[in-house]
Amino acid sequence: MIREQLAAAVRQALVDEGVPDVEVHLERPARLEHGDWSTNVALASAKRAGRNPRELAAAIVARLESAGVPHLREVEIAGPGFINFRLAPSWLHEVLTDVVERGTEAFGASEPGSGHHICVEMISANPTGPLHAGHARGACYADALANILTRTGNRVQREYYINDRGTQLDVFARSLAAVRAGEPIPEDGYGGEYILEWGAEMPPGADPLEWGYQRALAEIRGGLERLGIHMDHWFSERSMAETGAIEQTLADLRERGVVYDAEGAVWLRSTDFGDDKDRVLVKSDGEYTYILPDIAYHRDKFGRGFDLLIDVFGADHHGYVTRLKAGVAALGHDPDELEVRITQIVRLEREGEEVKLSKRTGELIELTAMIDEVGADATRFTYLLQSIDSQQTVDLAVIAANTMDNPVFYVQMAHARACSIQRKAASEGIATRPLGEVDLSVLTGERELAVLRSLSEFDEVIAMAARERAPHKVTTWVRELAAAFHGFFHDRYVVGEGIPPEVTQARLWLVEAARVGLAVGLGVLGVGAPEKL
RNA sequence: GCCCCCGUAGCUCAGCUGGACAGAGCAACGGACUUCUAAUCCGCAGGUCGCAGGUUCGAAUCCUGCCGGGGGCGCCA
Repeated sequence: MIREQLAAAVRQALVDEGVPDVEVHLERPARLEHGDWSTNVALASAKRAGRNPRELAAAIVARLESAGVPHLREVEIAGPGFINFRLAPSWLHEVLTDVVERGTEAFGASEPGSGHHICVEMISANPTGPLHAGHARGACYADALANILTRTGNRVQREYYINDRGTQLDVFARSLAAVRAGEPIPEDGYGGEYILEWGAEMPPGADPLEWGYQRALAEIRGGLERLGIHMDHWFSERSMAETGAIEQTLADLRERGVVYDAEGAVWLRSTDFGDDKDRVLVKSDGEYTYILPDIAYHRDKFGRGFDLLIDVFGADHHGYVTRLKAGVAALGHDPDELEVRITQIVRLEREGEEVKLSKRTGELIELTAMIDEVGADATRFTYLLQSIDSQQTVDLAVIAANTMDNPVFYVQMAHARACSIQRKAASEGIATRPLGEVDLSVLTGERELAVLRSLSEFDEVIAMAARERAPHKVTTWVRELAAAFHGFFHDRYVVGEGIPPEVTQARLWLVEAARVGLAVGLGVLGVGAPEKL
């Protein structure tokens, strides 16, 4: 709010200076001594105004000083022509009130339904084995992204696409059947130890494909359950074969003239849509390739009314993006309605030693094993520490530890401490007076203001996290908030001897605001906010 | 050969649509506990932002090339 008020005042000042229609950006200076807010408009519009930046800035400042902007204490010109605003602490007291009034439900939230209707597809690993730690990165990312998009006003559905037919599943079934029959696993089969376990587990007479795929799916669901990730929809590829959706999609593509027959196969003219070669939709043996059902699936999603599809894939599927987008475009959709986010690979270590591929699966360590070792909260928080664009190295020993170098612990600790203060106040019989009756102006210490300043950033942070599909920005923020709160906790007692009652009251509300911020930050990331540790 | 991601402090990483002397955590060193969780806090130290050009009043940020690391280029998924 203060941001808009300042921007409006600057805009008006520019108009009065005869420089209309300028976009005014207000930024938070990197350094506190540059003020609470700053703008570079004078630099940015100097050329257009035909004036020198500092001179233009001076003119703006002169007008602002008489404009009566709330909370504004001082305006200065700095460097080549930045305008810096210094505000009275009262602007942060207003932030406190705002945070408390919005509470955990609404803090950082935009108007519900103001955005898109989005389908976030995540993981979609073949039901041929357990999820591993790499899948988990994508799952944690996608789930947090879905939370962020929901909070910023979108309607979001989480979906898992199950490849419950096709070559991979056949191979899987043959591997299970071989184990059951006491025969060696086929050359091209699945070789992990879980195949031996599952093969032995399979009841006699069971259809290895049906049984195996249900077994794998149960494993996958169980893993996600433990991470606290819930799908709104498990979409079965097979269901499309049953409803004829795949045939319809092919017919649709034929009608659009983007399909041709050659060499006994049916091809999609994907080169018309940016692909580097055309792709086979139906093989010469009459079977579909994976891409046709995938196009049909995306067609189905559009048919269900989503106006934006976000697919989260692992790095090993990046080569697939162009042809999938081509498929969507071939259906007549704007390719921008399908957005694919790629998560880069994860490398696991234990005390600096690389964790070798799991014997059980022949791939990365399993998700459930990781949760057993470090817990669900640490798994989720760790995966959300950094951008998905870069490879990640995770040391399991570090994130399993309840120590300072474990960031999830640090943030949860801040939340637990906030709760502990509230418990303390309650046990001392201190009644919290209504916020409106409490004098917040006693909150002037830098420790207190730092917490509020951090809280004041959240609306921008979550908006940017949503826009850039970057949940890690929320992680960075909540770590900073936690740091500010630990500092406050250490230096400013809320309850105790020698603390005036009015200060206790104001600080109790500060604690509540911080608690809301920490709970919302952690909640959006899918990480628990415990009241005690 | 072509495509994608990355290359910032000893280590792991932030750095917003380009902006003011490049930030955090860990590790190292030095401090701080009679009161709400010291599982914390404070201080000090540490960087040619891979390299070379370009655009700009201004580049870690945008563009080009090169070097290095990772991933991908099937009538597999």
